[in-house]
Amino acid sequence: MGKNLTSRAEDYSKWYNELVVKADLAENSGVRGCMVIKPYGFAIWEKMQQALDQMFKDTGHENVYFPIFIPKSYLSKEASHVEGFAKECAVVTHYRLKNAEDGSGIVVDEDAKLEEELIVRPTSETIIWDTYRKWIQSYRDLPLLYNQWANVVRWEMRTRLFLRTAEFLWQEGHTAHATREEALAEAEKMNNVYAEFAESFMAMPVIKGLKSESERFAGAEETYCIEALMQDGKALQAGTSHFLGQNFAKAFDVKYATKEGGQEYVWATSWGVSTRLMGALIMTHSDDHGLVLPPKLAPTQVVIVPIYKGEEQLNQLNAHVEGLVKELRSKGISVKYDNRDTHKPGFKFNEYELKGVPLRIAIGPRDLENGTYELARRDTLTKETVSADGISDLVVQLLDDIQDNLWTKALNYRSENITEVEDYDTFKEVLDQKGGFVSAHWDGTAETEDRIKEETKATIRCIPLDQKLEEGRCIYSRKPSKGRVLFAKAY
RNA sequence: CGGGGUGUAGCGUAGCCCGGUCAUCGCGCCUGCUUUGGGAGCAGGAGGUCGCAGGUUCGAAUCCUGCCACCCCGACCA
Repeated sequence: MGKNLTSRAEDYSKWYNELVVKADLAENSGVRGCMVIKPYGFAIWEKMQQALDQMFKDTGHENVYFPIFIPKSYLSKEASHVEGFAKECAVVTHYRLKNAEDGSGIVVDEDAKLEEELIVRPTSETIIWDTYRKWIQSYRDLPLLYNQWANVVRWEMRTRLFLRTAEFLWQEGHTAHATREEALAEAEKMNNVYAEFAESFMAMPVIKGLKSESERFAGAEETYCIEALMQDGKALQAGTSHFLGQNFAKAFDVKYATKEGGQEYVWATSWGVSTRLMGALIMTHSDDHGLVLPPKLAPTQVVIVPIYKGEEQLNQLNAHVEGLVKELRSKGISVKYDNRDTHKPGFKFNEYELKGVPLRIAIGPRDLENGTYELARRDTLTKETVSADGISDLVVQLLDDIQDNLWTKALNYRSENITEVEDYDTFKEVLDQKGGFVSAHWDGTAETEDRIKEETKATIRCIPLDQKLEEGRCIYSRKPSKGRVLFAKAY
């Protein structure tokens, strides 16, 4: 992908990771790698939320909300969980400030030290399972299928806008089941929901797979994931769904009475996607002109720009466009009519390209006279003059086309960037020269995985669920292998 | 926390090596007129404790010391 932004565009946007245009969606607030999400960026997140939330409800889930503060002792109940998160927790130790005695300003009041420190949640398994203990007594209480939309904090040493901010927004689903099979099926089901969302809403192809043991979530027995490929050839973990076994049930003593009258620990899952998906969306579709949004997630699907000289013409257009807006909205299309008199049409054209609005309709005196509109597509950057008759059907059609086109483009790109290799030299060469996913045999040991990571920076992104089963030899150890896994350099 | 870099107007920057009409330029902003089918033109204007605190000096954006913040590379990670 090129770097031929015009100097004009440079004024409005910035290269993000030398890859895509920042498009003014967010900025670092400077508070430890936190980000301020601006209105347009947040509108995209809201579209994602809506779609995901509906999918969760369609699969039988309900929303709940748990506290942001977790007593330190909770976090330490599940051994591998605390090990995974301990190094990146923000801790609340005091509950009061006071004026310094020497008048130098406000200081922490040491008298207001908390008996037990509170952790700002990095994820909510512990506090939720502490509560589930009270909610679950019998098999009749199961399953519990709950989700929460929340913010979490992970004190990462290095942050990256959208992809790894210290605080991020996400949803986390936490379910409890009577049987191992049911929980495992839930974990896989929710991973499928994520894949479905990524592909049909974000137009972003993903590979469904399982994490290797070393990449697994802290406290999970199995981690399902969806892995996407960005335009720079790096992989991005876009969502994860964990089968937690009975780890949390045992740590928090969550048992239920079975039909037979016995006591059993319950089986658990947790699953989440975050504002990282916005990064994924940007890095999948954007081009040198800015964002490119799939119509299904675009806060504004169609923008209408009037072209006029003088107030009289504008009034004429305003009256005309009123009908057009109504007609489009009646088809469920989100429309913005931008008749600001403070900016010229050319300025607006570029502004909405930068924002990734899928379709633009321009209308001026010429069109009024001829009964036409000028229609411009964001994905192909093409323009055509069309008849005003049947415009709303055409727009519906084009929005579908754009969604499909983005999907096809992304899918082709990914297909071209999955490379099968047989030996380690080729493996390294492909990683360096081409990037993307490298499909290779692996002996299944963490040791080999670590070595490869150390030597090439590539990690096993996943063991694909549709893994090609074939006899082969591990590219690193030459030991026998039963199937290929996907390696890549990742964000 | 290790290694490197940068802090100058809302944003992006020049100047720093060699201290002295040096606070530069572009975008943005404001006013007026002309413009409006691809980021308008001309004219005028506003906006700065040069990251913070000390020090050296007749004099510091510039040199020295300390601190802070941010960025990049590692370790860590949705």
